Amino acid sequence: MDTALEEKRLQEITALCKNRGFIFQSSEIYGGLRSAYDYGPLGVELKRNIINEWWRDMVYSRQNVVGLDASIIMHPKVWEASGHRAGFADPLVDCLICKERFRADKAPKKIAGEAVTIQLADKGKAKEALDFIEKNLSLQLTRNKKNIEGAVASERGYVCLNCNSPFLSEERQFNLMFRSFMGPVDPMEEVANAVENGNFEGLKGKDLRQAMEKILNPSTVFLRPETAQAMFVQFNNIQRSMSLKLPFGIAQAGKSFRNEITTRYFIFRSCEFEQMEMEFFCHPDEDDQWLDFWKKERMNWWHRYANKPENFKFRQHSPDELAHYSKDCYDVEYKFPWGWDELEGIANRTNYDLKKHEEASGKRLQYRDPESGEMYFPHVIEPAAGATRAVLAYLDDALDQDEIPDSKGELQKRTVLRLHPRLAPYKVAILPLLRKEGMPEKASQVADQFFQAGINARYDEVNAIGKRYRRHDEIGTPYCITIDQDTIEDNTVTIRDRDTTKQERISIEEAVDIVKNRLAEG
RNA sequence: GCGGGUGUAACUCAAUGGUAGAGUACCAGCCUUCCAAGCUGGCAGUGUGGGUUCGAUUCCCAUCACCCGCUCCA
Repeated sequence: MDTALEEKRLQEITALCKNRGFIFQSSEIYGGLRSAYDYGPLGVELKRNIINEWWRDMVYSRQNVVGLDASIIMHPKVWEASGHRAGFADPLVDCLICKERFRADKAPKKIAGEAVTIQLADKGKAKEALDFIEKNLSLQLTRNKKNIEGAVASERGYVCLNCNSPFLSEERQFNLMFRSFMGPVDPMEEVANAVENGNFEGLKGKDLRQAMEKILNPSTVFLRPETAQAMFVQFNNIQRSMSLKLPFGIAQAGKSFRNEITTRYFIFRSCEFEQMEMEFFCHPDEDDQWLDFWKKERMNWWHRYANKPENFKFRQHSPDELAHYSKDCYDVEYKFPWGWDELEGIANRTNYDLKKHEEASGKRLQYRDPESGEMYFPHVIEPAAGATRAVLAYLDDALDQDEIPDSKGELQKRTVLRLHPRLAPYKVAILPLLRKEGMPEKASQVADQFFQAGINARYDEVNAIGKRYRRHDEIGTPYCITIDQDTIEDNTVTIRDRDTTKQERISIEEAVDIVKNRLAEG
């Protein structure tokens, strides 16, 4: 697929989401807020259905997995122990020559004084760079085609990872966690007082920052950047209260927050996102086999709701991209319009988290084997999936176009969202053929039957029947039930299948069971 | 956050330094007996804030949002 088509695909999905009430931009009337999205009447159903399916599979289908819904704001020490406070504050640097921004710890290392050749994209860029160096840095260097020679590495010990330049901006901290303040008094007031009293007099840079942090820290809290930590922190309470024996899992779905440097691709990467995470605690000798087990389970789950399972695959992390806590990790990737990208990470976190929290809290977070009496840190296998990413993946997987004949027999394009029935926002649409002769009343009664059966049905009488069929095709409603004159006479209705557009005449009594059975499939 | 691009109605697109139009969609009514029908009427817009100007949607500046590249990540 070429770039133009990929872009068009994502636009199609975004447009459908807005037009049909799935997903809107946050605060749209005020110009929108960066990378924040609201799930509309249909989107909330789709997202909830996905999370419910996950919960059903993880918690309701297994004897050894239990649920948790922890608070989003946790004790600040949780994030110190987990490494997020340090790890989420990456020092970033701008290259003064090529304008590249990069993480200081990822840049090529050089010894101070070592000669480096700056490599630009072309001769023109190299000439510009040479001018810039002469004017702004007062250095005379020489140009050789698109390279600039004669520069030396500075005492910082690294150079630009793009062009090799040693001419770099200061390192700047970007805290990737959302900071907030707990307590009735705004801590800015205390900062203002300190300034007024001259407490910061003479302080600069790092020292000034530290002095201000000291005032802010007592009331500082962070929004969780992942849901996982609560499962570790509550390990003891959950294990004891539920009398759990290894191996067992704790599952949680909920919101997490990260100040991403860049957000991109609609809801794919946003600062506020929803996760579905499970921490599976097992004996240290069994972690590899459980990782394998959960890989299989999770891929089965992704495939269950997919029209095109070939668009889901595993990618193993290479040793240098593994997170500091993780021994082995596989991503479930989906072939998004812009390419393969991550949906879920299935990681072997070893005993890193429990150990860290035991150290930091001074509370024992080990498991005592009831038979042998042995005390040990369980190892943890973590399948951590993005719920909001799942929404986007399944929308892309389901969005399709085909052709069906119109009333004149000519083929017309049809947009159809081939969502798995359990993911579909509405399971069935109840449509009076005409708005007269008692059809609306009869249709209302049929809709009530579905509501009583706990099935989300949609009564819809707006526009001509063909248009209503198309509308429900577009939002993924698997069935349309139409009430016509025969219904009034003999209590039969037509039921239309979204994917085939074929209709069948059935009795009203059968209708609920047909839909129910379809929902139970697969 | 850096670099590049874009910004007119819910959508697709017109026009203009001097009263912003159309199609689709949406709403109401009429008509309609199964796959985006018709008729009538209606709602609705220059992202935001400044500047230049008698007058700015148009020119300039800033800002915000989105898209592309880098980066980061579930």
